[in-house]
Amino acid sequence: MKLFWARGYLATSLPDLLEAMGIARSSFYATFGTKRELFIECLMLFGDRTRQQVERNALQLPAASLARAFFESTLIGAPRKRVKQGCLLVNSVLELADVEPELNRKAWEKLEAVQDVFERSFRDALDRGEIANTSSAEELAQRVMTVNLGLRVQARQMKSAEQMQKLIDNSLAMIGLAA
Amino acid sequence: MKLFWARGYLATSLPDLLEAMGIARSSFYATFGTKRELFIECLMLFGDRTRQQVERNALQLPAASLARAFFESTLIGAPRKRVKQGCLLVNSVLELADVEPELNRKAWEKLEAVQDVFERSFRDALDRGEIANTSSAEELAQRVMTVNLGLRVQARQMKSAEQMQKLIDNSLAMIGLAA
DNA sequence: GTTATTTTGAACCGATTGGTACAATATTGG
DNA sequence: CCAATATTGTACCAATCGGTTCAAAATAAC
Repeated sequence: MKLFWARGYLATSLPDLLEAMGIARSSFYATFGTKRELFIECLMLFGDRTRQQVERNALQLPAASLARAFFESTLIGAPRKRVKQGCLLVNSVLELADVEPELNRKAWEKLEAVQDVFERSFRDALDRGEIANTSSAEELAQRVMTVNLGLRVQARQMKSAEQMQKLIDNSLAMIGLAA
Repeated sequence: MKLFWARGYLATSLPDLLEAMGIARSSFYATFGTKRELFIECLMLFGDRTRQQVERNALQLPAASLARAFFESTLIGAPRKRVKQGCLLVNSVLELADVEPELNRKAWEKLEAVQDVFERSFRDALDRGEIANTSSAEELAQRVMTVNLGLRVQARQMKSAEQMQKLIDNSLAMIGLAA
């Protein structure tokens, strides 16, 4: 998964995977099937982990600070090398949009699942009056997603944590959730 | 360029290019050099065209509506097929970040050149008092870029022009430029 | 210690990759 | 019409691609 994450689906060769996993070619096919099947498993794993992370935060944090927690934990708190890999789902939907429609679809579904968690959290907060905002929960979640995608692209080029922090602060101010 | 744009650098093979261009293999190498060199030319062409488009708009439009003009002309006004290709520069920086550092760098330079046009335009408008905003020109341009990247990713998945229009309206409201 | 069960390494497959060489063929310019 | 220039098709290259096969070796289970 780390290899696909860093290099993309097409640029990751089978020998690359075998060396990283430390297993023989025949073991690979006996255990994981094709490269494509393994990649799908990686997409699922990555997507589920990300969604679960946001869901856990949603239980403990107010909706207004959910985005900040997500951005800072993955873009500041994580090791630099990992931050520069961006998001496997985002990388994949761009790389495979016209080349692998099925993989592209699966990746998008996982991204939308994350967006749905944000939307539900915003809806609850709006219902309870915890958020005073003129926008709907759907619009707020849409903003978070658009900003998230933008930040993940820029993360692949990240030069310093300070630069990334400024980017996050500016983005959160833009979203307009008083937090 | 259209092929690289739609499929990416790695997924576009030489036979693909030859068929699209309608020339023979030997003519290709005699005229364009390697696939890599051609791709660089495409990055340059695409980047320069995009920057020039924004520069032209900057001469005729107030800075506050520059982003809307850019987004709508490229994401609503353009043919659906082209919209779904996203942005060659954005696609490339994600696909090649860890695989082709030099190409990645060139693509980023072109993206930053576009961001600079926005920043200059915002700076002029702020100096003239045309924009009443608490943010700096750098921050405003940064917001436009983050949103731009986010929209280009989503454009590859675009289902309808209406959906895209909502996304743009929501994003522009988020940036906070009264237009 | 002796079966089962994994795992291995290596050979092999056809297909495709980007790139080169070169003689034959068109196309152009004077 | 002829000469110079492009352009062609084809054969070829070594390398790599994802994937299969299978006997040998290593590990695990009893």
